[in-house]
Amino acid sequence: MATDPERLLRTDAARNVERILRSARKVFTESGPDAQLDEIAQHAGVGSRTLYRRFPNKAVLAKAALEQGIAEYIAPAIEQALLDDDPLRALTSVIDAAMGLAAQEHNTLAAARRAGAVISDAIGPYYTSLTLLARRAQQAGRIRADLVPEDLPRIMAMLFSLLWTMDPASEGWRRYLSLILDGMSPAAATPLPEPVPLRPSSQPRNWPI
Amino acid sequence: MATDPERLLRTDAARNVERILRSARKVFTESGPDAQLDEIAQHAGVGSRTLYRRFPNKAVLAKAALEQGIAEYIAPAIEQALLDDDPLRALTSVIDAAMGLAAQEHNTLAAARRAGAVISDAIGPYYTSLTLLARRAQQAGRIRADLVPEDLPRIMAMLFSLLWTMDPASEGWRRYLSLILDGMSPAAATPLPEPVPLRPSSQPRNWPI
DNA sequence: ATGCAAGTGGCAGTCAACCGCCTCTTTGTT
DNA sequence: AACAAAGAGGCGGTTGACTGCCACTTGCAT
Repeated sequence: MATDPERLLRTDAARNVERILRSARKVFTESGPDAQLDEIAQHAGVGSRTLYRRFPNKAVLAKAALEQGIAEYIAPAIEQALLDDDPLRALTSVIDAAMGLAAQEHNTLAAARRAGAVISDAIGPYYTSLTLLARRAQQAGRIRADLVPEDLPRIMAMLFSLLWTMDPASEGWRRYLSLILDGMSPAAATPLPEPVPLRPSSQPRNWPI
Repeated sequence: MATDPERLLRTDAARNVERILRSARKVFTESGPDAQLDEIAQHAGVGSRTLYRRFPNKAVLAKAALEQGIAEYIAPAIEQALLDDDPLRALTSVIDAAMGLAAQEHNTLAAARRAGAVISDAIGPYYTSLTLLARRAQQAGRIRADLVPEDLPRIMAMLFSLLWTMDPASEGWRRYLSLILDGMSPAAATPLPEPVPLRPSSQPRNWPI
């Protein structure tokens, strides 16, 4: 998950990684996004040196913790959505699930954001399924034809950013999801400007590289 | 700008504040969002202790630096827009100006973001004019009637967040502005969910208060 | 069961943000 | 010109993220 040679971890090490991520989510949620990494390590029952061995910095840790949450919440939501016979409802139900998780884990999200991580590409593993859902909605004529897959993580990024302008639990983001869905409707007339490429790997990104 | 009793600063102190902000913008732009505050102080020709006296932390500094840029770029754009006889073009021209500044100063923006500041309320002083422009467009039937003033900073926040998903200079955000404008069109049918209040003062916001 | 690679975690150290203290300089007023 | 208040900034200190070193433990292949 953080070691360079994508090698399998020993079972005890894998268990530690799991516990660290779960502790990170819990501690961020309870103590806020400025929670110290030592506290997380302690909560996980490992030495802080072990935490740092697996996760080189706070950005990677917070993002990985978020990915754990995503795996638990979004993956099942996608499973369900793929079975839905209303393709627009299928797509929005996944967005709903993602926003629900984001609101619930907003402190973890905030920690990742403050550490400089770009969240939108945490959807990574589900990009393909998400694209499929969008294409289905397109083919059914429920969303405009000129949308491309790269639009999805960006729309998610826009929705996420709303959480800092409101009480995250308020579901006030639904208003803007509605606005954006109106913009995504096939009835929307204005032809869209050309899409530009996503930032390749928008991870810890220190300077000048 | 940071002192509690909103008192006037001595002229030399005001000059220093000015220089610090200008240096912050320059140094962030040239050395990236992780630039050290000592470097900024040095560039401004003041001691680091002076910088910290005026700006209690990096978030406040970066946000104030951004506000300096806003004052220089957005204020004139609003002046012009208020004279425009096409109210939709007037509104979008201001958004254009804001995004142009944001793209140009994306490192300062990133510094503020990483330090935990919420950028959308940096529009503060221009909220009234922006609201006026929006209301004009509404009365001319160019944008839907159910939009409220609080929607504007949030739409700006959404657009800003796009910058981290692309090369900030690419103007790729125009695609999503277009999408959102389609959603803002009076032709858009879906009634919007109720708006929720903006976060009161979304500034340094340490935990648990 | 055993040997070794893989993993752990304590310790001490670096580096940057940020603060209190305290002396010296500058401004604006009379 | 003279003075009180405001401001500057050096120094040393604290805190939290993160690292190298290294002796100790543990999973697992044989």
